[in-house]
Formats: sequence, C-alpha cells, structure tokens
Amino acid sequence: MVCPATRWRRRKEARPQELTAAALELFVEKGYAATRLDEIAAQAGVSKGTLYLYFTSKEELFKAVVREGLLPLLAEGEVLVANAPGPASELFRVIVMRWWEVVGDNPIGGISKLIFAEARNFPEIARFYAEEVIERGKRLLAAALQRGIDSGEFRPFNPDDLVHIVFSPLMMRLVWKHSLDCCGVHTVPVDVYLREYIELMLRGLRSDVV
Amino acid sequence: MVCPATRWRRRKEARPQELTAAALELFVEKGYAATRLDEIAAQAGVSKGTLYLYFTSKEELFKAVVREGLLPLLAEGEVLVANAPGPASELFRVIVMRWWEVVGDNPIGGISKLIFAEARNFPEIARFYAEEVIERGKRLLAAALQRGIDSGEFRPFNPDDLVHIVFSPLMMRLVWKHSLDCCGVHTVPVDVYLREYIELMLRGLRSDVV
DNA sequence: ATTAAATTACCGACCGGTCAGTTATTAAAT
DNA sequence: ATTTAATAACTGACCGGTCGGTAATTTAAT
Repeated sequence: MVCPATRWRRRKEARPQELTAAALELFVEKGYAATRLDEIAAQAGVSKGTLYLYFTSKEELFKAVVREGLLPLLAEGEVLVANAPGPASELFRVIVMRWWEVVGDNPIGGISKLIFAEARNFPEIARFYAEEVIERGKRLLAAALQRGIDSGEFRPFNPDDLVHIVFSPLMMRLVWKHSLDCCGVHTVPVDVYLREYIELMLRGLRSDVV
Repeated sequence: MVCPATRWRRRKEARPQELTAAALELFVEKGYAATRLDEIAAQAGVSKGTLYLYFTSKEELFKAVVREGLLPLLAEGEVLVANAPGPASELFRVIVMRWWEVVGDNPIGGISKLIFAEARNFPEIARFYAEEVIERGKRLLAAALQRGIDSGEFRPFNPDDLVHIVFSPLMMRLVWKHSLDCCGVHTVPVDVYLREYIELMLRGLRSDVV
C-alpha cells in the first residue's frame, strides 16, 4: 500500500467499484451472513460509515455485486447461443467450456454457491437471484438443447425437464469448489471432469439413429 | 400439551434422542450457524443448560445428529450393493429410487445441503462429514458402476472419475429442495426428474455394443 | 495568487440486539 | 437427607446500522 501523506483521499467515483470488489471477495470466502461490513469496508480501504454512503444496506450491496459481476456474462451467453454456427453438440461443448472459464473458474462463481447456501435465510436475495440470473440461465441452456432436438442430433425430450439435470454436474462442481474443496477432500482434476461430463451428456442426449 | 403436576421431569435416557431430533429439524431449516441452541432446547422441551449436560458443544451435537441419522442408511446401502442380484442398470435404478426415498425425501437430506453451505466456515465439521459420509457414499456408487463395467453393460470408464458427475443431479435436486424451492421458483416434479435422470444416465453409461 | 468560507467525503465510537457457553440455584427422585 | 437432572440468570464477544465530528477539497472573495 502506498503511504499517503494524507490520512485519506476523496475518491467518490472509484469507491463503489472498490466496495463491490471487496464485497465479492469476502462474500465468496465467508458467505453472506458471516461477512461483516466492517471487513468489507476495511478491505476496500474505507470505514464502515463510508460504505453506507454508497449502499443503503448489506442487501443492496450484495445485489450490486451480482448486477455488476453476473448480468454481463449472461448477456454474452445469450449472444453466443443465438449466433453460434455448427452442430448442437459443438454448441454444448462451447457453452460448457466457456461457462467454466468465466464463471466456474472465477471468484464470481462463488456467488452461486452462496445463493444455495443462504437462500432460505434470505428469501428476498434468493428471489432476486432466481429472477435475474437463474431464469435467464435456464432459458439459455434450454434454447441450446432445443436446437439439437430440432436438428435431429438429440433425441426428442422436453428441454425444460432436462435443463436442471444436465446443468447439475457443472453447478455441483462449482459448489464443491467453494465448500468441501477447501477441506482437503480428494477430487478429480477439472479437465478430466469436464471431458467425462461432456461425453456422458452427449451420449445421453443424442438420438438413437446412427 | 399435557399439563404435568410437576414443572419438569428427569428423563435422562430420552433426552439425547429428543435433542438430536430437535437439532436435526432446526439445523435443516435454518442452517448450522443460524440455529440457536436456545431454540433447539426449547423445541426438545428443555432449557439450554440441559442441552449442555448431554452434549459438550454445538459441534458435538451436530456430529451426533449425523451419526444417528446418516450412518445407518449408509450401512444399509452397502448391504444393498453387495447383495443385489440382476443387471447393473437395475441396481442403479434401485439405488437412485431408494436414496431419494430415505435421504432425498426426508429431513436428514437437509444435512447434505447444510454441509455444502457451511463447510468453509466450519472446516472441522466438513472434514468429519467428508470422512464419515462422503467417502463411504462414493465407494458405494463406484462399486455399483464397476459392476456394470465388469458385466459389459456399461462402457469402460474409470468409476472414480464419474461418481461425482453421475451423482450430481441427485445431490443438486436435494440442494435445490432445501434452498431455492422455498422461494417459489418453478421446478419439474420429482417423479419426472428422477425418470429423466435415470434415462439420461443409463444412456450415457451403457456400452456401444447392441 | 492567496486566503478564508463553504461543502462533503470520510472516520470511528457507539447502540441495540444476538448468541454460545457458564454457573448458581432449584427441585425431582430415591 | 442425599444425589443429580434441570433451570434461569448471567457473561462476554460479536455485528448491522447510526451519527456527531473531522479533514480533504472546492469555491468565492480579495
């Protein structure tokens, strides 16, 4: 840290972004309830009082983290599904790998696990997340599956019945990473996991005609 | 409530079981950290001080809940896998349906979600659970998959690479049930979910030879 | 340019409430 | 009368949110 001649500086523009960044890190590390606003403020180099100048409550701070970190990624994914050429199996592969790259393997991925962990205790946050993130994500994957059915690559099924099942191994790997992974439990390497997952799913989804 | 002549009774034998039952219910409903020992004691009809006569700490109380509720089920599953006759696909079906019956669809299932939710904040509990429950469960499922490979029903793969992937949709459904389900998010009915899951997995696992 | 007044970003002590764990006391059982 | 299961009051640490005061910066007057 650079040692300033002054005790602090006015940086009205930079504060919100620095606070959401600090909040993301600590929310992911400790969860929503267990993260103290004192800590977030300290991590961002301000005091707790300052935090309240920019966000009206802990909950609003959290929502800001989600809006900033997750909604742009969803928008990107929607573009990808709408425009991707080639077979549905290839689209599926790309979605999986890209999702792991930008969500699974990034701090923001910890938010998903946090939601499952604390939805019951913070229903307002859960509802916000379900509407803004989960619904959009489900539509995205269902559209990709539908493309495979339409083209005959995938057997006929109701995409809405399968989105959760198909996505679960990815979500579960992410949950695992942010929970038991930290406690020295053995796990399969990510590249193996993703490869075997994609193969299992494509075999399970493909149509019977050879 | 029956009105007792006395303000309370000495019931040394019954207390531990009543306390673990109350603890299970509240831990599942609110999570580990958010459940107050006052509440558990009240639910069991005693005071908080009494709880400490039978369990040395919140953590030990939790471990007792797991030992009492989950370890007998694992033992039953191990017997099932060791003795079940018939093809591996049928064994897989039975394991899935039975697991949902005794874990997924029972209060004790909430413990699994709790572990994922709070492992990071309570590493000692996570390690205990990983050793006593998860390792045993993984061995159980891996053995069932191995049987299918040996018999030629399943294609060749490393069962240890696939256990997490295969089990994820079940685990995820359970996590969902104890988190976002409570917040009015639409979900597929359980029977449809399980049927589609089993079909997807068996198609994904079966060997190519017809 | 210099200085002084006005503004406001920021600090940090504080409050009300919560909760795991302890202990002094009471009362049931024999 | 003695033993001990059970109670209830208590402790100390913690935390979300508030608020009076302070200091960095801006503006206006000379």
